[in-house]
Amino acid sequence: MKIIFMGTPDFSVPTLKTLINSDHEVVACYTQPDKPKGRGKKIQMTPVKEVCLEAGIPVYQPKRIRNTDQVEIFKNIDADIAVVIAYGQILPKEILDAPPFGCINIHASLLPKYRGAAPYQWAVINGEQSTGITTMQMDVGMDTGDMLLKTIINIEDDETAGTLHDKLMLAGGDLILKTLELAEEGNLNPIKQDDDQATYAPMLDKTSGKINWHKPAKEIECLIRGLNPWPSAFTFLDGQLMKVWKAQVVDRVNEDFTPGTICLVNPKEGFVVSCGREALLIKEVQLQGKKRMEASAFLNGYQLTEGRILE
RNA sequence: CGCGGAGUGGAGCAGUCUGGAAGCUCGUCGGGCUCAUAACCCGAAGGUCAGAGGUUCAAAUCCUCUCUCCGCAA
Repeated sequence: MKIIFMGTPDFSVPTLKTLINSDHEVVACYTQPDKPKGRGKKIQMTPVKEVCLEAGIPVYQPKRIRNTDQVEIFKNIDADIAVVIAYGQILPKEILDAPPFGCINIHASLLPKYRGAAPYQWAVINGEQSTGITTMQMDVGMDTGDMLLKTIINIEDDETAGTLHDKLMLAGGDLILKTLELAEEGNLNPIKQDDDQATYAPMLDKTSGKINWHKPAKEIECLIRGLNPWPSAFTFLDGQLMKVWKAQVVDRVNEDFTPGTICLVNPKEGFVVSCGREALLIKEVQLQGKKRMEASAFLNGYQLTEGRILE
């Protein structure tokens, strides 16, 4: 089939490469406009664009694909289907209806759960045992289209959003190939989503990482993993921002400590912080302006005393 | 030219303002104590103080430039 690929970040790349190396033909690629990024604010092209340039695929980077002139351009591309994975823009009905086979989306959750922008991160934050990817026939709603195929992925106890991202990313290629195969044969079996079961996974931002020590230790531990590597869970030590990268739920040393109190310092393993229920052994941290490091290394150079309170 | 922090033995830091013998906490190695130890005691190795240039009798420290890392912002 002739495919229009639509995607932007690293997450989209393995699927794009799979399609390029398949029997299908990627005739065009849509990705977000190049933007100033990172320290120094240098203009950077998107990961998807880099791959396209190498592969010689025409790249389209409209700022707003909804605009009528952009819709016309899209319609004039001779394609059978569009494959969308983490593109970053809402597609209007005219676009969705343009290709004969419509637009198929690869979403990083088991729909109808975790519709929205940050599905796998929220799956980790909420302590789910498993998640996965779903292909769906897109409609105008936010991830509300009919479901086509799914792949289930287990979430390990030490899973971070980063490791899960990599697993899901790699699973996308196979699933879309199967979906395309069924589509060509006319054997797709679209299943309506049960809206009553739907949950929403809103985009994350910096503020979602502020640790509330009054919450149960397990909840905080899930938050730490779900926000790793971005935007990261953090707290404040002596007025300085401190990211927490790794922690482990342990028993509370003493019930009298208010949540957020450092109740035990172990130079070898880290330090224990009292939480709303149980406590957390902090094992890897990063103070502002510093590299991330093992808690034991951090304790070598930082005079951390028991009784101090994190905010 | 977006704002800011940082680069000092293997790790994490102090020392830089007020130039004048390279320190701290750990780790490593050797020895001792011990039924034993991740504990304790004694000893040792390991550094062109990111790099280049400049000022000075003298630079980790002051001046100029470069490289690298990190936080914010996007």
